[in-house]
Amino acid sequence: MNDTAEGRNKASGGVPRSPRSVPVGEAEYLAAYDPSVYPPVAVTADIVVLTVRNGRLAVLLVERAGHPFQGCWALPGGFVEEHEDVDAAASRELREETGLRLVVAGQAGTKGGRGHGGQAGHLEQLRTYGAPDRDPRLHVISVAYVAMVADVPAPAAGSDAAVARYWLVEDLALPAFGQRHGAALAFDHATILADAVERVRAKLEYSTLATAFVDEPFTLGELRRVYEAVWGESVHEANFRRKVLSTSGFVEPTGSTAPTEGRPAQLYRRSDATVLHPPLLR
Amino acid sequence: MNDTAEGRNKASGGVPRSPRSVPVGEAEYLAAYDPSVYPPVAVTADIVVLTVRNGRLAVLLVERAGHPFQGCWALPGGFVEEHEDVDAAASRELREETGLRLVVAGQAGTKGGRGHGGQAGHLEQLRTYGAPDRDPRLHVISVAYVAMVADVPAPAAGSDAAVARYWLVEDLALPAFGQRHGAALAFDHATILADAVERVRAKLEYSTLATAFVDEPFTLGELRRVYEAVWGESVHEANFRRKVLSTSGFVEPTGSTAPTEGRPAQLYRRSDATVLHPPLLR
DNA sequence: ATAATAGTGTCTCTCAGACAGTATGTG
DNA sequence: CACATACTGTCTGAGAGACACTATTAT
Repeated sequence: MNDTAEGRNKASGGVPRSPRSVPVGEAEYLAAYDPSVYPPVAVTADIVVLTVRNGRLAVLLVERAGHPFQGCWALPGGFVEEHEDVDAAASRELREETGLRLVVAGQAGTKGGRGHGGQAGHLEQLRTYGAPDRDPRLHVISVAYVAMVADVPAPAAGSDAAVARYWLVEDLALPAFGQRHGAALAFDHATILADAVERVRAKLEYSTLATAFVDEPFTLGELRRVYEAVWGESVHEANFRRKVLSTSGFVEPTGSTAPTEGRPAQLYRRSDATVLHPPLLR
Repeated sequence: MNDTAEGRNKASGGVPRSPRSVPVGEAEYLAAYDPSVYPPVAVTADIVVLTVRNGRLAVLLVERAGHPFQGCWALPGGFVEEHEDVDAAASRELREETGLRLVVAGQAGTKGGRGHGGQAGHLEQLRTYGAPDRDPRLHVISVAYVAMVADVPAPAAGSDAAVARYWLVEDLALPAFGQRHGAALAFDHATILADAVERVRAKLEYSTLATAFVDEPFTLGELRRVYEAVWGESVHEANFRRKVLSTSGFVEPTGSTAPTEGRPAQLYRRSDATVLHPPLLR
C-alpha cells in the first residue's frame, strides 16, 4: 500500500493535514492518526476448494442460510478479521471447512507449504474481486483463493453444522464456460470459480501441482486421471508416463505396488520440483 | 464474497440476528442492515508500472512526502474510494500518474483492453498483500497491479507535481532477488516489485505481452531487446525471429521499414493472439 | 480363456538451438 | 573499405505424438 495520494493532499483520508513546510516526527504523526475516516469497505477471503471425485472436477460449496442469495450455493469464506493477515484468514476458513491445514504459497520470500513428502494439498491466491455492486449490502471486496486437495477432506471435519457439499463443476451454471444450465451460484462466485478452474488447468501444464490432488502414495494412473479430470480430455497413457518419469523431481517411486483392476501399479510419492521445464502441454 | 460465517451465527458482523426459524424477506433484511460494524480495514490499489529504458527494466516510483517512510520511494497508488471498483481504482491511479488509459485485463467474462492494433500497454492484477503490520497506522490491504507500458509515458503527464521518476530495477534493493544494495523501498513494496518482475518474466514466455512494452510500429530487434531486458539474458536472434514469425497472430508486417544502425528493419504491429503455444522458452 | 490396467520399445515428425552466411544500411 | 544490424538457410539432437507390443493381476 501507500498513500502518495495523501502526500499530495488529494485523498479524503484521515490524516492530519500538517503543512508540508512544517514536518512532524513519525511517532508524533502516528499518535495523532485517526483511522476511522477511511472509506468503509469490508474484505472477505473466499476459497475455491477443488478436488477430483470419480474422475471429475468438484468444488466445495456451502448453502446460504441468510440473505442475500438465501438458499443459493456459494463459495466458503468469511470476513477478514481486524488485524488478521488476509492469507491467514484464507487458511483459517479452509481449516474450518475441511479440517485441512495449509498455508498460502506463492509470494516472493515465503516458501509455500508443500515440499518433499509434504501433505497433500495446495493453497494459493487467485485474484481479488472488487466490483462495488457484487454485494447488495455494502462494498465487499473478496480476496479469492484456490485450494487443491485430495478427495474426501469432507465438510464432515467442519465443526459447525453448515450445509456444505461437493458439486461437480460440470453441474453448475458457469456462463464463462458456456455452461448455461445447472445450479446458479451466489454473488459473482460463478466468475470466481471459472477463473479458478482456468488457473488450475494452466498450472497443471507447467507445475507439479497435479500431485496436490492425490494422497501419497499414488499410482501414475491416479495422477493421469487428475489431469484428465481437470482438463476434461483424455491424456495419452504411454507418453504421459514417459514424460512424468523423465522429469526429475516430479515423482519418485516408493518401491511398493498397489492392486488395481488390472496389473498392480508401482506407487510413487511427490518429489521436490515445483515447476516443469519443459511443460506438459495440454 | 459471502458470509456463510454470518449464516452460521459465528461472525461478529453487523447483521441483525433474526432467529433462523423466523426468516425475514430480503428487502426487509437489506433495509435493517447496518454496515458500520464490519472490521475496519483500508484498501489501496498500488501499481507496478514497468517499462524498458535503454535495454533495462525500469519501474515508476514516487517519493513519499509524508509519514510513514517519509523520503522513501514507493509504488504509485492510493486508496480505493467508497463504491469504487478496485480495478477501476487501479486504472484511475495509472492515468493520474502516467496519463495512460488502460483497463484491467484477465478476468473471466471480461475481454481486457488490448486487441488488434490497440494501444501499447497492459494492466493486470498481480496479487493482494494483506499482512496486518505492513502499514504502521492501520490494517491496510493492498491490491497490487502490474502495468507494462512503452517507454516515456513519463510522470510529466501527471497533473499534480508529485516527485515521480523511473528507476532501473537493478538499482533497487530487492532481497527476494539477492539484490542487497540499492535504494530501499517503503512498506513491503520490494516484495511486491519482485513478484511483479517474476510475473512478467514468466508471462513473456507464454504470452504475446512483450508487445505491450513497445510502441507501434516496432522492429523485431526492439521486441527482442524487450525480452533481453526483462529476462536479463541474451536471446538468440535468428531463432527468436523464426519463432516469432512462425507463431501466427503474434505480429504482422506493416510493409514499411525503419532505419537502424545497420540494415533497415521491417516494421511490425501487434496482431490478435494473446497466448503462445508452444511457449517461447527462456 | 477374456478383460483390464500397467508398463516398454520404437518410429516419425516437429522444432529449438546453433551456426554459417548473405543483405543493406552508415561513417 | 569496415562495421553494425537485419535477415536466410541448414544441420542436428531432443522430445512429443502415435502405435504396437508385453506384463500381471482378477474373473
